[in-house]
Amino acid sequence: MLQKPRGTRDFLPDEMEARRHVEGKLRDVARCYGYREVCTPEFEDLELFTMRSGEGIIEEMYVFEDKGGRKLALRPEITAAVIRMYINEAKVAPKPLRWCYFADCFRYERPQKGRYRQFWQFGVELIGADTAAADAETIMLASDMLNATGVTYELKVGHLSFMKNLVKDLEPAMQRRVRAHLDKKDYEGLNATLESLNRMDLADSLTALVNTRDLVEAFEIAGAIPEKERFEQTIGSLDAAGVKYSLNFGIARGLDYYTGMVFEGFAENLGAENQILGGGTYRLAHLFGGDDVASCGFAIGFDRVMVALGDILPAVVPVVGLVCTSEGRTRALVVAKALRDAGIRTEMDLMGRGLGAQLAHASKTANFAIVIGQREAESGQVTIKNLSTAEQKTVDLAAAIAEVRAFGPR
RNA sequence: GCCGGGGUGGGGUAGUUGGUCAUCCUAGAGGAUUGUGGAUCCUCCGACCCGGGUUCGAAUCUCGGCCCCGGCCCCA
Repeated sequence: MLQKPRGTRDFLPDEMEARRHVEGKLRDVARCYGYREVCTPEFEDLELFTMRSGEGIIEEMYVFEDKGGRKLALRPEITAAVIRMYINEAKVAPKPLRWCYFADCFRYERPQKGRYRQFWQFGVELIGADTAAADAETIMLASDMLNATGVTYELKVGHLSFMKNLVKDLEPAMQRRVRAHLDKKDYEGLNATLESLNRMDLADSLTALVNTRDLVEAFEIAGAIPEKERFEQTIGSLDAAGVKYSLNFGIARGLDYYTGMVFEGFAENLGAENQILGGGTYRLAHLFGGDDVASCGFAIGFDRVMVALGDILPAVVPVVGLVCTSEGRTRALVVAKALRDAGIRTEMDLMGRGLGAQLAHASKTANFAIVIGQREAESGQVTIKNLSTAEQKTVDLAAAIAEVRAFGPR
């Protein structure tokens, strides 16, 4: 039997309902903040991604050549494409731009819990606002979105300048290495690296920095940071807004294009892949030939959120199984149309089953049975049966519709 | 790419000193029951992940591959 490609998933109706439900929550919050949805191509020029992240990422992407010999790649993330679109289409739009997206991405990686080769991200990009207020709004939005899903998580906020300031005298390659050690809390590796550089004097302050959760202390450790005032304002806004977070100056993010504030979210009850959100301020547009616009954004790992949420009870919406005899079928079609026009999910027999069998099927798939036989066809009324209580009565169509509509959790 | 554990009808399962027609539950279709469901009974449908090897004979042993689950690496 043909199998689906490795790292991909099929979603049955129950699961799709749950996913759409959570996606809708995220979208609602983003909309309330003024973020409007955009959509970019599923695949782009390979160059878009290599310019952003280096040639090394080719190994982790789905890369192919089309019939015109173009080098293309399935998008491994969306931010680069959004910024490309901004440069192509919206450079002169009034700032700031508030955009969001919900889209699938592709990475050629080893699948494991919460990691798939096709996965969905819900992301947000705030373009053209280079202020503490912009940074704070982005984090607040992230917090509200995760809260809306109901996932249990921890939000960590940091700033790259603290660590950069401590290691600014090192070679860029060594800076990156030190940051990598700290990101992984690999203190042995850190010491080995510092020792080889003869810079053991940095060890204490670096470890103190990644361990402190206090802003004042962080400034004392890191020294003069140009963005001190802005970050203080950002944090002040978060506190004023009641955002729950912890400070963490060990966040390095993988990429060089992040410029200042960075933040990450981690879910509980996930395996090794427990990061569900990542973002920060960045400058990317100049790489693609645009102005050097400041941006701030984040992406939520939608599939991981779904894994962390576990089983979600499907929404309770009434379903009507329309049961009819052959004499009642013409009238039943009219009734079905009326129910559907009223927005009620209505299913009719397609198997040529008898009344009893139709009812048996309805009992598995519906909350109400509406029976149309010869008697109902002649009287114009309908017989409605509540399939969980077995109560049955014959009433006008309008009354039946009202009863179905009244169904729901109390 | 690396390490460990797995793969039997749609779902869940039994089945190794290799040996009749591969077990059971559930789901699905039909019937007993052509104006009232969930019970019961009967019938039907439907599987040993793929390929090579050993063997008279492989779900079972062996090798390779594919896929799944966890972890490592990586994580834009």
